[in-house]
Amino acid sequence: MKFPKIPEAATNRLSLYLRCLNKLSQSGVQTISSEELAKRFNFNSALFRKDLAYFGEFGTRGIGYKVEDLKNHITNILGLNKTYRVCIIGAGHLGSALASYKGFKKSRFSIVALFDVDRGKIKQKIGSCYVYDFADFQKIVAIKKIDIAIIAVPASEAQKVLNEIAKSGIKAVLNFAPTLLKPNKNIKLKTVDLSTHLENLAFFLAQSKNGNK
Amino acid sequence: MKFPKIPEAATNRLSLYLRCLNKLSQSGVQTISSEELAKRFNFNSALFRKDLAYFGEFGTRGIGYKVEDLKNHITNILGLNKTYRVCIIGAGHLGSALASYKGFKKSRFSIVALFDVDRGKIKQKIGSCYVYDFADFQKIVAIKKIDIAIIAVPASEAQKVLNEIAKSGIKAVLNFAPTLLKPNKNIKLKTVDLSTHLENLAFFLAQSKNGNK
DNA sequence: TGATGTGAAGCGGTTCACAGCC
DNA sequence: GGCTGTGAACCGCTTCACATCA
Repeated sequence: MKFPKIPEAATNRLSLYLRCLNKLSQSGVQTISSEELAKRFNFNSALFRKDLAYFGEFGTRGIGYKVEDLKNHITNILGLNKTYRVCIIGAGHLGSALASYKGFKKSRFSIVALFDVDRGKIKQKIGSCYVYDFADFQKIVAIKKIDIAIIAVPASEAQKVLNEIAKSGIKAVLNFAPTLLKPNKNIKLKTVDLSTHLENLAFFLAQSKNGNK
Repeated sequence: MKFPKIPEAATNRLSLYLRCLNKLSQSGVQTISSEELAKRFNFNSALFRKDLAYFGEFGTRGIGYKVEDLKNHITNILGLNKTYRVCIIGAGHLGSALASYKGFKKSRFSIVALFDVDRGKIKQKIGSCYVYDFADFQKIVAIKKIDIAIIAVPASEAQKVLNEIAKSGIKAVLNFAPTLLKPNKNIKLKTVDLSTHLENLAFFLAQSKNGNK
């Protein structure tokens, strides 16, 4: 299989398509056209076809796409035919909430460890998950064969944590700390910045108040 | 003040600039050039100047930008010179975590109400915040003058909640439910989709495993 | 001189429009 | 005939390069 450079926007859309196809499959829909599917997202149908074209040809001209087949193809493309072992660093409010988050239960991501430095939290159980001492991070990552790390520590600690993650060989990180992290070319880092999202909403409100549309 | 269409990417960067300027200000830095500031983000300095150019001219040729002034300008541009009153719908793990999230404490966003439909949660206090019956949503929004709503309910309930929000006159919404919501032209809706983020990481891992870079 | 502010060029992702195939 | 797959046009954001001004 050959992958030219694929826009991240495209793979994000694949996630959405997949979610939709799962629903369609459950409703017993057999076939769908790009037009019909794209309409559900207010996307252009050509965009949908181009997104798929990065990976192959999955449709039938004159007919459309077989829901079940396409679902399986996208599942494979996204690498969701295996389960990923995830750890969360930081057992504060956010880390604990993520550990208990029901949305993960039915997905291919299983939270297998929490880490913290707070003696009061270490050895506790949160959700179905044990809190380990962050001092043992390298050891536990190896034992538990962790694939993905989630950073849920205060901004001031995040870079330190990322350095430790890099040492462990983990290659994919989701960061919730509102801070700029030094990019590491071996690691795929995604940051979810709640403050920025909220500030964006504030900007929108401020702007519309000034009589702009 | 006149606002041409401003890329959302630009206003997101303004948030980052502001965070950095706050730090610089605290460190006592008086002046900074676009080059120097952009370097901290691995951005092009022209991008920084263009981002500002949407809103005016804030620098001095040959010198750069006064940290304190620029900080104040961006604060005003983003509408962060006032405090926003935020509510969270859904007092589950995520909603509760957000209500207790310390990062908001020092920002211009104050969580003033939680909502749920679960009798076991209603009237409880989470963080410093009371859980109201979602049946009373319209009433409480009016009384508490809520500006921003955060949706932290299961996907199946999210559209219903958004409809209720629309009725209340709230204009800005941050959604954590992993589902497609019908766009409402009166409402600025931002969705944070954790599943999609994780699936994106899965795709990255699957791809690199197949020997691609 | 030195850094800003900005028109023009560059680039990457989206849409168009149609050839190709069932 | 109908829908996919795709080259070409399009569009908007980023980068370049330089005129402008303290």
